[in-house]
Amino acid sequence: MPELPEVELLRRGLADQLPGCRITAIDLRLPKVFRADPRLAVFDACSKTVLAVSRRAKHLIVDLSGELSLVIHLRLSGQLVLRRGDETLVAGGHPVPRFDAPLPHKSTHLIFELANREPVPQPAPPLRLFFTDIRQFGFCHLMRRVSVDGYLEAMSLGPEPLDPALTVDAFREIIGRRPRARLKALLLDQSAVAGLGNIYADESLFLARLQPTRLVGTLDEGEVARLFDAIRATLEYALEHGVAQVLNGRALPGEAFPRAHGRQGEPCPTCGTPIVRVRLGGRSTYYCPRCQPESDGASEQLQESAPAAVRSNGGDAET
DNA sequence: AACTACTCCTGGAGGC
DNA sequence: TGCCTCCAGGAGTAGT
Repeated sequence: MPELPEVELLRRGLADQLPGCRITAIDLRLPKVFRADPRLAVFDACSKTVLAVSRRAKHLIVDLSGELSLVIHLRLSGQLVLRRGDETLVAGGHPVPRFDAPLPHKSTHLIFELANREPVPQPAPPLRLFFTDIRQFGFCHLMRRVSVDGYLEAMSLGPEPLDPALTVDAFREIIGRRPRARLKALLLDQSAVAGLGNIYADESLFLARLQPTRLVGTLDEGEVARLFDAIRATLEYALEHGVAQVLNGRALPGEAFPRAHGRQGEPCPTCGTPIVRVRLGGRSTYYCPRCQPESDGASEQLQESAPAAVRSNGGDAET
């Protein structure tokens, strides 16, 4: 669930608190969540000082002294919580367990103990960074600083959607390489646009009024520009007003955001038509059939090429 | 090139 | 209440 906005907000919080702090101890409770380059091990991160915290797509990069870096990916259910004693300084990622829950939790797999960067009254409560992940898919990778760029390059990540240097023309060129991909698949492809996940892909398409099943090649110039603007507006909204409130694939009742994702059967906030859910590429996909209509050309192509399940799901048994 | 299916894993929801 | 099944999700891989 943690996508670009969640990771970016976490980065800002950690970048505010961590630089200057020295790692004094590491408690690795589930070895598989900690990866290390050859000839590096978890204890190599001990006694190192945090220099900076940056982000690329959904990866957090914590630069350490000694020319080392930690690359952290929260995947589906990872969360990071920084506490001084019982006081939470920074929290982000997947909201289970609740950020204010007692830690360590049974799914807390990694704990960094840190020395405060400036003198605090003694005895100072310990400063700890908890890595918790109920599904154990997230990881923390220790590598040499010189390896970080190559590591990220190997993933063929696309451009950052909020990078001011990314123009609509560049975006058009990138997506133009995959004319036969469906829009939803395109937005989930990290090599096309880096940082979107299932929730913000649906929200971007809802805002752009484009059906997720449309083929990229059927978009006209205005629609490409609308999609480009919608991706940015969606991510910026989340960064400014708070991230999408979704738990176990459902939008939380009473929350205004997300507007379409996780809201099967609920009225579209724009026109009142019930939001529908389809399965695309194994992912639940939500859209408004009225605000996000099929284009004529795409409609015919999909009737021929898409599996029936893509087209027929107007109202699942649930809800 | 683009798709589906599967893998990793566990909490939560729903059915009985 | 307890057991069972299904689903959610990111990303990688294999097969078609």
